[in-house]
Amino acid sequence: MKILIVDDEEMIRGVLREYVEFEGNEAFEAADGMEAVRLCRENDYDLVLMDVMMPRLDGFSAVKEIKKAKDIPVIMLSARGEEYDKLFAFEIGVDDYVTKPFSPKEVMARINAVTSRHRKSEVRENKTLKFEGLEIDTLGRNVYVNGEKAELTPKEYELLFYFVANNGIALTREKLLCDVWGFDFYGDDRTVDTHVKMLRGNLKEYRKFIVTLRGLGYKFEA
Amino acid sequence: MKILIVDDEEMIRGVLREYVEFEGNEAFEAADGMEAVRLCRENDYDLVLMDVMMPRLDGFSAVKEIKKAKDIPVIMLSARGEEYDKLFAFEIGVDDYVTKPFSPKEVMARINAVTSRHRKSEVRENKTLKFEGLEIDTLGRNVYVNGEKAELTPKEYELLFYFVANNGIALTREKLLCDVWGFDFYGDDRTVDTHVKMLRGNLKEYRKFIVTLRGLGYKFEA
DNA sequence: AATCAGCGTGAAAAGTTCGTGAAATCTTTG
DNA sequence: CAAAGATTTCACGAACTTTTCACGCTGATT
Repeated sequence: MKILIVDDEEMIRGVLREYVEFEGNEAFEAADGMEAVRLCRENDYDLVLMDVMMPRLDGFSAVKEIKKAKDIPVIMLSARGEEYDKLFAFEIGVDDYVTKPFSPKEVMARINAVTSRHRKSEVRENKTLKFEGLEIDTLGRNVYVNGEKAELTPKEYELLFYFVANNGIALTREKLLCDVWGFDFYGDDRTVDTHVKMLRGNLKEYRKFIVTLRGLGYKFEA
Repeated sequence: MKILIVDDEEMIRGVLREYVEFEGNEAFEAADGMEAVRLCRENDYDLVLMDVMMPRLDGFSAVKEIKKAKDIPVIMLSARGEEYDKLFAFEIGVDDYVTKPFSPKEVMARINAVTSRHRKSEVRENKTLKFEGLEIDTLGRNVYVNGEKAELTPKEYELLFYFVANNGIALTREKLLCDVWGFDFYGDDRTVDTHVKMLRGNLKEYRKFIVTLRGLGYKFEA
């Protein structure tokens, strides 16, 4: 996992980096909010550890800015005595809140909790899922390819949604027919192929996410 | 069997070592969680006996870390009065839980139970199986060789999966044809050889896991 | 050392699966 | 009810997989 550490104190960044890397993650650093926002726009991180008090752009403003562009989980770090910020933090979409001084173990536990929770909620919640330039607005049932709306038929949308909900999992045609079409569907396996073809056509360059598994079926992999 | 004993008290390590070696196993020691994690990354143990309370890195965090890299069975040891940890322990993948003070017989019985149970569950679960740098993601049907994806054909994957599911067991060509190809396969025995050849080619240096048994067939051994 | 069954290998033949377009059927909507 | 749109079926060809087979090497046995 790629984790961005945002704090103006180099020592704190160092400590966090050590623990993040110990757990087998990749650590990146930013010294203030401005830098954090820029880096988040340019790269895909799996999590951001964000200090509140920073020069140039504070943690809250940075989070607000980042959440506008991408839905990355954020854990905020704050010094004791700033707890009144907590409610406001959750309001703007912060996923967890840790008060300094924190134990590394505590931070790592929260990181794991947040990322696993985030992964699960992503699909079920009414959030917009993003895979590079492919966006799926589950609430409005809209799909955007590089910002442009893709006109999917109902089946195409359901198929895509099912694929996304099972990201990385191999799916047989039988399983797809059973779960997307319904257990009572009596028909040709190859119906799936045709729908995959149409869906791929509509996803343009992001057709690459739908991988064919020869002899088996398909898989969404992003 | 190679068993790693993790406890900060040297006396307890000594007692456990005695039990373990008495039963004909090889014992290794670590004095804290950090050391345990490091040793587990570098070596292949068949079981870890892990104390909960330790300096530097506690037992729970160590287990979580170890389970990320390798799927080694773990038995946790805790002092009486810490039983509330039990649920959490199973959540993070601890296989059994023993409360101090324990009898040697009890510990050995649990060790045997855990290792045999573990062997069976390993394959059928939806886990990523790891054998050194060879990883098999059974959910996504991906195989990685030193982190790089190996492009296996369907039969190659099925054959590999069958081999892995029967790790350490000698398999005749007839058995392989019957179980991987299907009982109704009428064809040459030597078909197996060709597929083994291709599979070996794709596994690169891990071809070593597929052992030829002259006059018999093949065996996966990792 | 000679023999020989058993195995690894490469290449060619046979077989399978998938992507695609087009036509047929079913559903929704005006 | 007609038209438009969505879904399903199906057959073709391309791409890929599987199987067969013959040659040469290996290592066990005499």
